[in-house]
Amino acid sequence: MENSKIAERLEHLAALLEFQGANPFRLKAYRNGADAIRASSVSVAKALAEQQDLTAWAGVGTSVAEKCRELVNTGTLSQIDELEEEIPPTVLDLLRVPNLGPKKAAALFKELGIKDLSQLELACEQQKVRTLKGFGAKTEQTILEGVRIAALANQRMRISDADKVVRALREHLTNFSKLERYEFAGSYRRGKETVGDIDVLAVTADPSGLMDHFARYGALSSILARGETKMSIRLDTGFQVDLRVVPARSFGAALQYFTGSLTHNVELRHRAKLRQLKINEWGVFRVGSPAELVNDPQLDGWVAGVEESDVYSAVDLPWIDPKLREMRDEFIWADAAQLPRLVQTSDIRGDLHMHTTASDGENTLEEMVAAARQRGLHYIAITDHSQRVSVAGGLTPERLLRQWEEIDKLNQKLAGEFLVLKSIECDILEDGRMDLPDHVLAQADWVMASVHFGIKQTRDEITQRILGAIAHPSVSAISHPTGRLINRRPAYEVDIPAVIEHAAKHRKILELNSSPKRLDLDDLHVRMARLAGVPIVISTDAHSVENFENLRFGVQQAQRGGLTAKHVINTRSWADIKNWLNGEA
DNA sequence: GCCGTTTTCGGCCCGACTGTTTTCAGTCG
Repeated sequence: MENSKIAERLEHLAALLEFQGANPFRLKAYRNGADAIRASSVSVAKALAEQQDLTAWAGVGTSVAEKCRELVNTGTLSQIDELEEEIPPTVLDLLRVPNLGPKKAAALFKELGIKDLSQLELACEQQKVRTLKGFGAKTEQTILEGVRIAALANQRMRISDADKVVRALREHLTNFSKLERYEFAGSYRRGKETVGDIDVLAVTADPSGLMDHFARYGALSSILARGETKMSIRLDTGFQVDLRVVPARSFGAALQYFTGSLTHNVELRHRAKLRQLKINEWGVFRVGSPAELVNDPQLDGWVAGVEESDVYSAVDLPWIDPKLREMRDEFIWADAAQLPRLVQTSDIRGDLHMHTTASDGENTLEEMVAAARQRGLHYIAITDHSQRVSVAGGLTPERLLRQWEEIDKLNQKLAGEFLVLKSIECDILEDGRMDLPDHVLAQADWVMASVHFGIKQTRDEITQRILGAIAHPSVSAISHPTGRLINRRPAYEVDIPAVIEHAAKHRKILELNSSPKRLDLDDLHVRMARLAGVPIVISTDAHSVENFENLRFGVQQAQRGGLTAKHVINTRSWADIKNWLNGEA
């Protein structure tokens, strides 16, 4: 069983126990354990087979280790089976309703026998919900609206969609003249591949004026809450935006606080406590007896909070890039004064995955070259599809060789000022063979190998296909290695740790595909590749000149995996990449 | 359930907002 599956089961167990009203710290322990297992580059199954002690892992104690053992040995958890006899799985859907947590959901299930969203909707309409203790007419109405939202979409939006919302909101907010300072926080700022809601922080002398202005935002559908410092709205797309107004001296603290992640903040606050300090969204405060506070020049003990970096330095840490704030490596690096200089978009010198009108791209070879040069790139690879992808106009060997002749001529014209590589995105066929003959592939400068078909095959079959492609002498890199489409299609069954290990052995490269629909490999797999010493190529998979813009999403994902320019192969010159592939330096 | 530079027991981040409440529980982030 894969680590991700084990983590998912532990989280499911926590959800069931939460519904039962279990000790919240016990739930946290299971969820922490799930996080640790998901982020680990060591396979739990392998570790157990080698008699390793899982409790040596941070966040894994005797209970979680025992559950791992049971999952790996039997494929199930008896505790989950037992709980599911009492709690039908559909009941957990109730927790997706906004403002409906475990306590209220449990009351609805126990008192009214409500098992799913449709029964909940009916009970609200029949005004049965308001009869329960702790519920009223208003709560009933809120739940009814919430049911429709939960049924409509419980999806996190892709980072590219969040980016559009943020751009529009920036424009709206900056029209408010008394806005002194603002910033977007949350998972958007951490550059996560999907974003649940949008958080914006602001400093202004006129909070209620700003809230009034916020309420006039064009795409607003309803106001969910409005207090003195916090206002929440829902957009017509269903997404929620939270605005928080903070004093100037709290801006940095609030930015840190609302950027998260939760586990990162817990660690930071823990460190504050060890230093007799307290961190909250209003600042860093000295903890002490009232008598001590009276003698303090700052009566409330405030010591920092204007800038985010002040909050970190109050606990003797350097500022940590938001992309790293996932409680993975960041504190270890910070403690050792070894925080990496993360790869930047400006470090990228070439793009090694793109399509033209020869297959399913919208722009011609010449147009792609012109756009790449305008962006300051030094080289590109034209990687149209191979013949198997007939719907996309995939290239036969003959058409590909003609395209390469065209590229030779173009390179002569470019006279060394820019380089176009003769390349292909070659399908790995269902039986494991490459979609083009070896003698053709051998003439390419750069070959990306991809799985597009046979994605329902077993884990072993798909993994073997990819391992075979890695071992092929002409293949340079594996593109979008898991095949997932965010919010649309899960990854095909593939053993990524085995792929990474094989790539390391055969000196091959793995792609981080920058399309916001893919972002494949994900941040955790990128991190695993880094730890295994496998280089990553960040490419756009551009199907039009506009798609070059997607590079920044790929770079963000790479940053989340802790990559520096050194880990990313296309920060180097083409000559250096070729040397690396040939086994030199 | 996990953890330990004060701890093997007693903590575990912390505050805003809402609704149903006469002082607080639940939810959220």
